[in-house]
Amino acid sequence: MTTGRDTDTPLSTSDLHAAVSHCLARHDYRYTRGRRRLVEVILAAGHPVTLPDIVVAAPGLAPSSAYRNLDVLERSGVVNRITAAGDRAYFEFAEPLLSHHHHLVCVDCGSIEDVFLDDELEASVDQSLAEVAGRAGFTPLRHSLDLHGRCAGCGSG
Amino acid sequence: MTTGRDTDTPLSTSDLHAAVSHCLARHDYRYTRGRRRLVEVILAAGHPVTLPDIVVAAPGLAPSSAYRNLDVLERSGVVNRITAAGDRAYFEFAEPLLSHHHHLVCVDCGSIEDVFLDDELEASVDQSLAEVAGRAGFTPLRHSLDLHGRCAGCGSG
DNA sequence: GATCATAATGAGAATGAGTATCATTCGCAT
DNA sequence: ATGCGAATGATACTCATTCTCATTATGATC
Repeated sequence: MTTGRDTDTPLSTSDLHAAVSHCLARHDYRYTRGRRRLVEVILAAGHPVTLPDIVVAAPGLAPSSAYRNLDVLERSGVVNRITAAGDRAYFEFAEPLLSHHHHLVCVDCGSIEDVFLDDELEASVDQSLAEVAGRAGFTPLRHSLDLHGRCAGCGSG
Repeated sequence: MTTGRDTDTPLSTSDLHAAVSHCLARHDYRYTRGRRRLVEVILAAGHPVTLPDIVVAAPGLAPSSAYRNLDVLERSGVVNRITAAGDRAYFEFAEPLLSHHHHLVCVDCGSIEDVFLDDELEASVDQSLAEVAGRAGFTPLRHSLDLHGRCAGCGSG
């Protein structure tokens, strides 16, 4: 069930760029300056980011190009698009660049943080989902498990 | 952790309308004809529906009113808005009108079906999520667990 | 049952995230 | 250096959703 690199060892920045470059090359895309800046912003953020987040962090990046390149990166398997919060998309590194994880989604401010669950539970979830999927003739690709609530900053009120 | 009615017994249509009416009344909303038609369409569909689905099933319903009333129903705890597929919202009955469940989301056609997992697994998931949430100072409200893949109609190709 | 205050409706305008267009510029191969 | 296809970015556009506001329905009070 593993796909590629050892996800327990974090990638160095240069390894990350090499991996991204490889993903893009496999799809006949070039690793241009704009795409490199996107990768750097997402890496620096450390959590899923929106397009406004990206433009603030990298002034001068044209929104239209950023959207187009996020799409290219998504098609190449470099980033994931998260549509679980509000009406704006969030972007983060895809597996295996970032190991399998889930999200804490704040219903107030919309912020998203990553959380990692233990492998045993993941296996149980995958197995149960595979069962119900099989019963429905559904071919599973991936699952998403998000916890919605209020982040530390927004309090419990 | 239960909130209200016994979710193992499906609601009759008249009980559903009574429950919806009660939810609305608690928030000083009226159960008008347009809102009743929304409830009937969602009930008849048997799976999450989009606004176009609703308008097709109930011609004459004004889209602007349907959107506004779906919002009212959501605020009253009658329906849930699902934003896990594409750029269009899906609506379904909220708990406890519909018992706790998850979704099979087709990445091709966007259709969404409900699936029910066994309580033991749900408890494990809740517990694990509560742990990581607590560690992050996050106050949990609910979780969503969706399986993305290809539905029977769209095949595995 | 008439009246009144308030809530709900619906047609159309407005908003805004995301996408398409296209002339210009860039990057790699020769 | 040169040429060609890919990439860029400013702008126009799409389209789901929300807002506006004049009209209509509803429920309470007399």
